[in-house]
Amino acid sequence: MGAKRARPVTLQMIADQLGLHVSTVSRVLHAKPGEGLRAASSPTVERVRRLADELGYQRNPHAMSLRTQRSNLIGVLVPRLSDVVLATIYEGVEEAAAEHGLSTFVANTRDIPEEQRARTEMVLARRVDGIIFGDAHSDSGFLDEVAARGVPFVLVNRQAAGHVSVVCDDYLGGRMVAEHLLGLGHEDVAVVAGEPYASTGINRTGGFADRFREAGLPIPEHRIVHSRFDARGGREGTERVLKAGPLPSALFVVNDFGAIGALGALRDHGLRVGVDLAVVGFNDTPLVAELPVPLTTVRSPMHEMGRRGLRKLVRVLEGRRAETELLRPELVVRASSDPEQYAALMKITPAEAVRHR
Amino acid sequence: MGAKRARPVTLQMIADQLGLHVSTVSRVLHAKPGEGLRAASSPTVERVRRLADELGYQRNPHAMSLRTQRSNLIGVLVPRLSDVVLATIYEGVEEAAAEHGLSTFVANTRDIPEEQRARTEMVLARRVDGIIFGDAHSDSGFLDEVAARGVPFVLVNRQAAGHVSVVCDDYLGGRMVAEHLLGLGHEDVAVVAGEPYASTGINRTGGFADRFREAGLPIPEHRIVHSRFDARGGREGTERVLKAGPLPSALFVVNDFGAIGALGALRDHGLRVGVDLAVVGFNDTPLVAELPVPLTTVRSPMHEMGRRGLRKLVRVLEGRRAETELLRPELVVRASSDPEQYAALMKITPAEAVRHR
DNA sequence: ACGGTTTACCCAAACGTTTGGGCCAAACGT
DNA sequence: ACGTTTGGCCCAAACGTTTGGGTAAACCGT
Repeated sequence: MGAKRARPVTLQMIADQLGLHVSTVSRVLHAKPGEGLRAASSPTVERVRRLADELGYQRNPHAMSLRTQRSNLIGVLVPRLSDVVLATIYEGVEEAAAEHGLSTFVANTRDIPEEQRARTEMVLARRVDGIIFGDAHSDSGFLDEVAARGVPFVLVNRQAAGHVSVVCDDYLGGRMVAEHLLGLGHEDVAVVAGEPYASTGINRTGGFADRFREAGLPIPEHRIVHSRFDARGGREGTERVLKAGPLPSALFVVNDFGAIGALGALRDHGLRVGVDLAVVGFNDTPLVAELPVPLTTVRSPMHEMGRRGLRKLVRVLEGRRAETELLRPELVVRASSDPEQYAALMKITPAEAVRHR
Repeated sequence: MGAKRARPVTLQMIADQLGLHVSTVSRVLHAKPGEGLRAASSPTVERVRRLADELGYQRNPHAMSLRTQRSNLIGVLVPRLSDVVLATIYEGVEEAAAEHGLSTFVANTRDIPEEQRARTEMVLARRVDGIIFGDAHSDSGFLDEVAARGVPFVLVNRQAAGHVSVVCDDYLGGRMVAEHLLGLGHEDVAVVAGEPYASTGINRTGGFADRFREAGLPIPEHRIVHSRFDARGGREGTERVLKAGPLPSALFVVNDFGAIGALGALRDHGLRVGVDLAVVGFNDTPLVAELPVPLTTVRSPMHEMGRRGLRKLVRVLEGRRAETELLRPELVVRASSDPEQYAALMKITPAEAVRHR
């Protein structure tokens, strides 16, 4: 225990042991295929390689970064990692980063502008090559400032005008939910729409409202409330909906965690999800299928979003052009909105399950 | 757009502009109180400071790390960040790290030994000063190897013999659950115990079983099943419990996510939580209070665990001695096990709610 | 006035890489 | 036989810090 950590092997050590110059060793081990051909004779290459992995040589990233002015580090900013959606996206980012030989710093900003600034400065101080923002606020000029400074970045999950991002097609997702509820005959619906600065909530709500308007059933203002994205937010938003008017026949909560909070609020009011009203969430986080009344939701490709976000940033870093990418959502219908499934689950007749219509 | 990123300000630039030597500037800006006193006259100090923050000087961490052989980087290994428990612990780590001027790399190992090794090598290659393991396997010698190499580390969430860790007192937590259920008159109980290599599951189950044995009600083997820690695992574990014998009157699932999976399984079997049987989870993740039948659980100080883990690692890095720390759990009784609460919630009489006894 | 201390700096090496250029000898072309 | 190319390597500077050791001038006490 407590063995002194051995000093890591350097190029110099390898060079000395082989009677070579350090630059030769460097080229042998690290030169890209294009240029390293004439670095050394093949027996020498062989000797170097062998000794390097015999000694367990590991390139010192600090020396390398210092010399090359490139850190191979990516900063990732998210509202909070304890939100499963963001954590899953980050997993995708990290996975893809590892494949590209990059490492990531992730930081929570809690969606607070000052913290976003502070954390951005922090990752920049760590000399990251680029940043992935998962916490973009659509109404702030912050990202414009960052762009003006020449910092390469992309957005994930949320979008903001004029910046490249990888997001779920939230507008379409919202429309799908509307389509689904319209098909079931719902006419009086409400939305718990999330934070007003997040494009996710805005677009999901927008698609949803547009589709209802097209159906000749515009959603009145008091039926759309903003809220935080966590369970507490969903609960509070739902309370406000219930307070603002009669019971709607369906409730669209723009994220699953919020929807779970909504479930709590409805329960407290003695309302039964799937009977007294339909509830739909968004994201298809792994939990909501397990709920006592499984939740209808929209599956968004969170992991893939992270992977693509990282890949897009890599493109940007290479100086290639990159454009915003919309990933396709998928409606997942479950018992919380579907009378058939509800009935099957509860072993009752569908007629009993549609009392809310 | 695409403004060239300005080359960062260096000590050299400041020194040149002021006609000073770079070493003087370095000492002025960075020397610790003890030694830097005689670095420069106070007017000089003033000039340096002023120019430094006028130019927005930021110390280059790579140069610093290279020179000092210290990176101020911490590696954090977790099974997966999309598990809210680990994400919350990590938030604590990251928060405390920022307070100490440290940055963290976090990586998912999916609880797979090869990935643990690979990710450990990866963070080591990044020259972290120390590691926080959130994915310790109690049965593998891996941590011993890491320790033998002289790498400073601490564990969080899980413990392993001979290594310092910061964990919840899981054994006590298990006992508390047992105590609670015994008080309600339960005699035939089952446990979904999590992965067999995780100290969390082992100790929670151990405390629980010990307490029942002390009460003269030893839990038979077929009433204890292992499982993965996610919702699917909880579901599968519960299925196995149901298959292995008659319906127990209470089910202890050693983590909340698993408990939610259990809820799904029970629902599929037409069993009502809180009526047909009691269910208890562990961790008090923010969701479980919002469930249609709120879940009884044990609150574990996840965030605090992360904070303390980081602080403990800092101690270790300073060469001071550190010892394993147990944080106190707290039982949170809700309707999933408490007939009173269940009755109040459902607006029925408690008598109707205890049909399971 | 003179030895000793203190003040306020400067100097240079070092951390481990990368990379443009150089050099010598062998191979090649004519 | 004489330039030219090529192969195989070495050289040295640079990236931006930190840090142990100077040194010259100012200050002090006597």
